[in-house]
Amino acid sequence: MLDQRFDPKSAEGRIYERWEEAGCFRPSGDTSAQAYSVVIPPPNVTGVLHMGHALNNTLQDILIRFERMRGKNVRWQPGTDHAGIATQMVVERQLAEAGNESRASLGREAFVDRVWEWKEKSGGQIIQQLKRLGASCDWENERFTMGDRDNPDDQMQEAVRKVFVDLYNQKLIYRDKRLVNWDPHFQTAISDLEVEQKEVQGAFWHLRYPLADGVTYEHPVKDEDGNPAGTETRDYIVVATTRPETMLGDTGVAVHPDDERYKGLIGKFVDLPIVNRRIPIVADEHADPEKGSGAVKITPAHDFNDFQVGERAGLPRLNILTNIAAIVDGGEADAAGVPDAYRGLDRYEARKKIEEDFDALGLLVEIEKKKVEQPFGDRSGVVIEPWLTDQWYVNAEELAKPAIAAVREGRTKFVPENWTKTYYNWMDNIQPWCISRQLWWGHRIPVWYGIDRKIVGGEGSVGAVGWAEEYIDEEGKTSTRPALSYFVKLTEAEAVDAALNAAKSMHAGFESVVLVSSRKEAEEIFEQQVSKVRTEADPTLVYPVWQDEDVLDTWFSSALWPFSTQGWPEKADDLQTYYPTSVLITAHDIIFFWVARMMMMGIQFMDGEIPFHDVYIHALVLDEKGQKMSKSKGNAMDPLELIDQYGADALRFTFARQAAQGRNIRLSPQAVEGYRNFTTKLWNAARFAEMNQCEFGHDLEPGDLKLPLNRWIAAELGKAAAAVTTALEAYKFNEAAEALYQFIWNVLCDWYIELIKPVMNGEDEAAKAETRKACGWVIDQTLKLLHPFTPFVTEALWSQTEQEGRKRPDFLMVQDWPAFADAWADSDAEAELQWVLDTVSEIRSTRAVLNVPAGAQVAASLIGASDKVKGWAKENETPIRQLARLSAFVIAAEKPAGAVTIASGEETIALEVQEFITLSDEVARLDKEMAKLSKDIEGTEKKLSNQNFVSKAPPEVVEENRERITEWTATLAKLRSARDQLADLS
RNA sequence: GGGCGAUUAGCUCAGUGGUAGAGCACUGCCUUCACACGGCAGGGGUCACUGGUUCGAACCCAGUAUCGCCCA
Repeated sequence: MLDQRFDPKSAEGRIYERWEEAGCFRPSGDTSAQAYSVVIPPPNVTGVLHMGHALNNTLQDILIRFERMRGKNVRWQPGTDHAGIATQMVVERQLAEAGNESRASLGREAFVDRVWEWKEKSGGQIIQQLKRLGASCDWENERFTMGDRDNPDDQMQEAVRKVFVDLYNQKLIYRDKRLVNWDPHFQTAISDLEVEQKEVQGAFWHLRYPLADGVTYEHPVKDEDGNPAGTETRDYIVVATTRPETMLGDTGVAVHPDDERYKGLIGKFVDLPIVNRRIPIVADEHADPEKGSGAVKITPAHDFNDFQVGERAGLPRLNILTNIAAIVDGGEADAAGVPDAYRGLDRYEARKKIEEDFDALGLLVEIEKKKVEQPFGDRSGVVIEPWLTDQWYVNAEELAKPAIAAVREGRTKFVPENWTKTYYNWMDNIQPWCISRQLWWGHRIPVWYGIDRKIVGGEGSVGAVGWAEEYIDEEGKTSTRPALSYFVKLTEAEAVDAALNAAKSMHAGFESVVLVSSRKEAEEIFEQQVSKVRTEADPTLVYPVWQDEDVLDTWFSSALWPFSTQGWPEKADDLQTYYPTSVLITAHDIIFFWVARMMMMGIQFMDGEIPFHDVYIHALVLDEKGQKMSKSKGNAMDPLELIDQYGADALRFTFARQAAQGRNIRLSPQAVEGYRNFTTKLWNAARFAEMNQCEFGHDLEPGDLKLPLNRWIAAELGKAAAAVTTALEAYKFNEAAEALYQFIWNVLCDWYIELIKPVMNGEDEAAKAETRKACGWVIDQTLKLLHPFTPFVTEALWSQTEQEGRKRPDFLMVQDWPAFADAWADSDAEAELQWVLDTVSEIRSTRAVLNVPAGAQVAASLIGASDKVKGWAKENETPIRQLARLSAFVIAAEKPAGAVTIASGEETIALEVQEFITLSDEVARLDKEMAKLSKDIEGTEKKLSNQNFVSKAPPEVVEENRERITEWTATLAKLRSARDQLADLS
């Protein structure tokens, strides 16, 4: 006997373990079946399950379970992402808490070891949380974007290196010196996408820059009312800036070429205050005459726009910031001409001092408070500085071309379709992708460097020649150093080989390679080799080589996820079977970061084959008020708490029910509670069936059923199954959930179970036997249909309703999806039961409106019915009497005197309720119904009298309207006559 | 500035051309032998606004307003 309720807390964990132990999550491996594969968006290894994950994985699991039951060879590929910055941050914080140890004091190798230890011990708790949600991932094939620590040949790592090396060889990866978004907190470059533009309270500092060489000009001025009031002579130009400290690096002032005010100043110079640098006034369209004074200071080394202006105007680039966003000191400060007083100041201290000094010099015009957009690091939360550095870049523009084409050609489809626009919009304007990160946790860049110098000459004149590059040395002087050779290889051994070959071609004496840790060390060793050549007749030389210290952007490895997880670069069977994947399910905020990059990498490395056929973009989960959930706002709901409270099934069903395409989800605990009630309702339906000896676990042919009642519920089940199937195939989770909810609650429970009660309590043994079979079978099929949505409660019911002599297969989750529908339709049974339902509803409604006591048994008679309806009435007399609380339901020729009538087309139902009702209630009831009918009739008649409608609308629509009128008119006539009789009475 | 989306019952939202819907909330009745996490019945809407297309518009088109998200 089933308990009165399902207890998710005690049942869910047990059920999940049983599934896992039985291997239910493994792909069937049946290669004759269609493959269905999905890769999980790998959560950060540091992550904990939030609502976004819960929604995302619920939707994936629904599809996965659905397709598994449909017999496909299903793989749901799970795993986690190593999340470079986030993970490094977690471990660094731990070190600090534990004993004030820093990453630097620990050293790179030891630190990376610590991160691995952390990962083994506490990483990936989100995986356990996904299991609580019911996610049926193929856990035995779990992957990590960093691969396996202890396996140097690890395939996940190999994949990353191979992609890098191949792209480098194809010239799609290159090294470049550009402005990057520099995060002064983590001291690393980050990509455009990791920068959040936020509007904050800031200011515009309006500064006077004195004109050089005694130049003056006439500047238009306005009076107090803002009207033009002639001009004044100025010997300065006003610039406005949100970052005054950057003036230390200014190398120009730009004005718009068409700006009449400044036309005469173009080509003149400004004496930059404080640093006393003479810088030119240049014409550039970047300067906006409408904004501020119309003149902008140009700091090419610290602003993306200024960088371009500087490039166009040939302005020098002076770096004035360090990697922690302080003002440079020492040689670099000398090089940039930074006055002593500013050296080493934090950027904000410098800002304050600039302000004070300008003020003291009488050059501060005003500080205009206003909201300004500022770039923040999405992880660090600090203000990002554009900074000039050498980094590795992917030529994204080139890789984007086939990725754009794949969507244009429909090989990959976005659902909902409007996201394609977002995708194109970004892809069409894609910028070079900076992939190097100055972090320790991540895939080390597989590039080794050597010194590119040939050792030449005979005795006495020995030296090294070759390309050189200019750089600013530690003293701040511009000097030169040898250029580098790049050895971009899959392994260190290959790099060493290549380096040795290169070295030999520079001098025959090179016989081995030594790995060193830095360029400086290498240059020293190289010099020693040169002197060795000078002093020894036949020297044995070693060639120093060092590996790039940086790691790759985490998204670089995530971009390979659809194929790296399936065994690439080996030509694995899995790759053959499960690539391309069927669908990617994710939220829109990750289209650029991840979806676009997977498209690019997938197509590039899988012979042009796309990584996924469909991309389903789901909603964001917001709180009840429609706000984004966030820890800082304190409005975040914890999915695990909701699961504890209401069960995973309730949360899952809530998501499904609300996951309408293109709309966000506002989640409230109240909604979850409502769907928990739904699972309880289903549970109790099964409990009822069990108490009535219904038979579970058998097959049944609906066509063999005799009772219209049973034939009808089979037809309704078929309709529900078709609706669920169609909806899921189209990713319309809400429609699928809606169809199930309606069927289970409003059809199965509200009507079918109520209707079979009289049968179960009756004397007709044959009818009872058939109904027991039918009811058990219908519930079995319902469990299957509902299983992808609420796997735990359905699995629990499946096992707990097993009966003696009818052993069920072990698990519901691997049963066949009910594939049927039309074959079970039965128009006769459906018409009959529809009539029963309508009749009961009308009687109930009339009773309630007339305030007939709920418990009163009243007599009813059916008048004017066709033979067919009379048959239905006889057939269903008992259930109608019970459901409508009638003492009798008879067929009569005439209305019993004083009875109240319910008019429905040709038929009339007379209720003998005189003793309970008041005349005014009945008058009100009839008047209200008549008013509604009259209005409906009038509207429809108007429509039908319109010649255009009759001639242009489809005939079936016209016919439908005509039928409506006929029926309503008949009903209205009967109501009128009832009303007339009442009037007689009163 | 560009793009996307929303505006339907008190609330949250379905509804892509043919009689306006659901859940929750609300009101009345019901300790009916599966379920009070329940049953029965009911009230409640100028489908943001203005035009247009159409026999017919919540739905298609144009514009307006308000709100939200993304990008620059």
